Amino acid sequence: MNYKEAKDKFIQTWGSLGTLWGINKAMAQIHALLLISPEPLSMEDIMGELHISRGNTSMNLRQLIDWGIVFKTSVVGERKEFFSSEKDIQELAKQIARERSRREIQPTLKVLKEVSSIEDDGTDKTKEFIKQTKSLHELAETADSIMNRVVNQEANWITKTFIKLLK
Amino acid sequence: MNYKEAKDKFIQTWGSLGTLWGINKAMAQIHALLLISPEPLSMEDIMGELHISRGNTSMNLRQLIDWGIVFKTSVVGERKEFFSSEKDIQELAKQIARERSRREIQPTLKVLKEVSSIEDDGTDKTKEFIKQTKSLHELAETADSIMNRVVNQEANWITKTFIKLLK
DNA sequence: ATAAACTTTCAATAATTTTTGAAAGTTTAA
DNA sequence: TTAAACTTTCAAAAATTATTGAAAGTTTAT
Repeated sequence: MNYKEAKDKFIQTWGSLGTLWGINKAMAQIHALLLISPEPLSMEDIMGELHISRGNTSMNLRQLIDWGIVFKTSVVGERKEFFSSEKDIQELAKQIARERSRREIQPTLKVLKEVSSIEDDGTDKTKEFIKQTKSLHELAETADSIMNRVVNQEANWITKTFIKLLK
Repeated sequence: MNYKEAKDKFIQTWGSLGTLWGINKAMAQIHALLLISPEPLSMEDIMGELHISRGNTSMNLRQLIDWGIVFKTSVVGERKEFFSSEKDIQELAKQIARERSRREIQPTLKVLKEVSSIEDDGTDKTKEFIKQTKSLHELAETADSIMNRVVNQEANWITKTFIKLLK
């Protein structure tokens, strides 16, 4: 496999993987492209490489910037804007975890807490409801804690500890 | 908030959360419904509660069964089939982690390994490509290991250890 | 101030995904 | 074996989501 084949395969795979996780194809592909590019790319570059429209490129770049994993970069002597991705994969993972926690887990925890607090009227269905929603709340909280801890500080220490445990 | 409001809110929330993770709404809602139901439900029950068609119900139930988180259950004296969900939330999490690893992470690892093995021709772009895809491979492998370990055996021990660390 | 270079917005269109419902298939009881 | 009770399948329709491209907006150089 040569560079071009490998690159296309990687971009393609990253795109479908994104879809599977609720991220649209263009967004995932732009990200993939920036991730492996040693130089920042312009909008033209991205449009050309991925064969997508200007509007599509612009909107998805904005989302990637909102997620904090792509940055506008200026290149000396160039008027147009260039874009580059967070290159440190650990940092990338942190940022994604942070955002997913904030956008998805926190609101879910809120709802779970709320609905699991209804009054227990003694019926089976109410008991089951409270029990299950409380368990989910607990699970989500634990998962979130683990993720945040891994992500925020001792990433390396914890990773290494785990790898030792696992191997 | 009374039982019915809480139930509807929970089902609704679970449904949109599913969408956000690439799981369709009906599938997530059926699952939510079964999760909080103390009794197994028939197809009619599910159709009625969620206002969805027979075909939709049938197909999504099949998927949930494929994922190993919903089971066909027989009820004595009843001819039709009933369905119930895995009720143990820990077990549910395990099963979901197992399936996501098998269906998504493993194939991704395979591609990452493949593309990161191209020959280094010494150019910047090739070097960067190899470096980044290798890092992603490593990250995915670590994440998968952690998930599998947490999921397969010492779930409780690890959870408790972490919780101690975190609080 | 102007115009060239560039980016963003957004209504229209295309592509994809989900849902329906009726026909085909299966199982069970008698 | 038959027919009633039930489930699955799948082509068509509906709903949702992504994409385009051109007009509007912005920035920069002169």
